Amino acid sequence: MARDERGVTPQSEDFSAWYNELVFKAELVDRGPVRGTMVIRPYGYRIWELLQAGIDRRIKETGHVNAYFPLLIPESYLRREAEHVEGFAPELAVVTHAGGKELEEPLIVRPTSETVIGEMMAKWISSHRDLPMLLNQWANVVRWEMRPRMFLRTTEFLWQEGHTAHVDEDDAIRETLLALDLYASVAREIAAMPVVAGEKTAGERFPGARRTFTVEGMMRDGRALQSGTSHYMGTNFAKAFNIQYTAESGELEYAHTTSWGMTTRMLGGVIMTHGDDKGLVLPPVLAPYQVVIVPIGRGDQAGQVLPPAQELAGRLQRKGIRAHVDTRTHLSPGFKFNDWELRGVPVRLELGPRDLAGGTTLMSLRLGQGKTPVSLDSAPARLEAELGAFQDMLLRRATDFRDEHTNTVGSWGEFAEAVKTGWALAPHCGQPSCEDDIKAETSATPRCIPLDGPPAEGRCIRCELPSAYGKRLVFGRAY
RNA sequence: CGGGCUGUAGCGCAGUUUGGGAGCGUGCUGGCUUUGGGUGCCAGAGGUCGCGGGUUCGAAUCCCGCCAGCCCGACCA
Repeated sequence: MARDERGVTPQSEDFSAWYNELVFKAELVDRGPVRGTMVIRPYGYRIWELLQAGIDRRIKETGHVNAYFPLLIPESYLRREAEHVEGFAPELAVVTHAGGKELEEPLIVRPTSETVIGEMMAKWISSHRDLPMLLNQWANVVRWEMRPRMFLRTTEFLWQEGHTAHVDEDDAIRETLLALDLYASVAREIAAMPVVAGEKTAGERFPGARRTFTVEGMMRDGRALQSGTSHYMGTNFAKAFNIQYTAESGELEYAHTTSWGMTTRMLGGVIMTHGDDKGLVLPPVLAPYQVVIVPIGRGDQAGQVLPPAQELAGRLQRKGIRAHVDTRTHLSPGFKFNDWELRGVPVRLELGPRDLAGGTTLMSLRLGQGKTPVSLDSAPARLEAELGAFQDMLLRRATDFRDEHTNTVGSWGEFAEAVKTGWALAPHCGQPSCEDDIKAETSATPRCIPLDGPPAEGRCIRCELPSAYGKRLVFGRAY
């Protein structure tokens, strides 16, 4: 069928137009009245809830507890950690008036909560027996962004921020890496995104952090998306907020803190990792509807098809499958097929008189071609298996895509070519100015120093000074 | 914040050059018809022309300011 305004611009024609149209047409979001703000609509919010549930479960399984800290932060708190203020100053929203008058001290709408949480930790921690302190909060934060994009960079976004305090560096680093691993497993097992876990170079570090780690995913246009970050703060915040404890030795020591976050940006990652020209493709774990049943009836038969469709949905639901019957009577089946494909539903079942007569239903997979008859009796077990296979297939497909678009490069020419369509694995000298040159010429940046990258010496791909990291870095253009 | 483009019915757009009637497609409502890949016909509702100011007898149209969106840069989860 010729492209019309009911579909989306094909990815190959204009990837960002595809994305921008899709988030609205799939009814994931709408625009808020304030620049860069986003209304997350029920269909989009359900996906977030499912992602949230998976993250929250893992956070709790690893011994963390949830709490909630206030939205408004005294400006003076931010000033206490020099790099932190400097890093966030340009993107802060500040409340100067309240209660009908100007405030004596302006209040910051939190861009992140290190400072308030640090202040409270100082109050709650006094002995090594109070450590580690493993906190997490689910919250909204505000960062005034120059170029907003739905999910990827919005002025206000939702996230989870873990904040922990530890007796020493070893324990804090262990925590930092544990959170990173948690994010990698969330990305792979829930979102079916094959991320690369690694450390950021100095230039890409979080303001105030000693070390920053990241999981990076590859989108279908070859660009990288930072999908979760974990920071080791050293004693920077402990010193700024006086988080001290008495050690077994009786000495007063500063705690070592960490923080880590995963955000609604992840949904942008899901869209751009799996979506195609027909629209969204949702991993079953995150799909609000895993199976949609389209009843097909002609005239009087419409009424006869509905009860068996509902009955089938009920049997699927009892199996734990999120099944939905599309009961809209004013729309043709063809319209519904396209509609649910746009919205990324993994499996569609058609149920009409012909199927009922044979005791079957016609199954179509979101990325498959053709339709397969499935007996109604075996449907719950069959669909459970199909959904599992679909989830696995998405991860495999995304991994293959990522690998096909990742090149180990041996020259600057190869590097420049590689980052046009994907990632380049290359040695680097570690000089910030050299990173800048690379960015200026190719718009690629070091995404991370992969944790499991094999040792590799050699010379910087750009300036030929000796490699600073002992292994190759992942370079790519990023969101 | 710099450069370029845009804002007219829910959505997509024409009309703006050369000032005077607010239109088209789709969607929406009602009815009939249809339903296995975006049904067809008939009737109908729906717009402060992004917001504010100015010029004019008269502004969607000309001028100034602001807001929002898209693309390209600097910032970022």
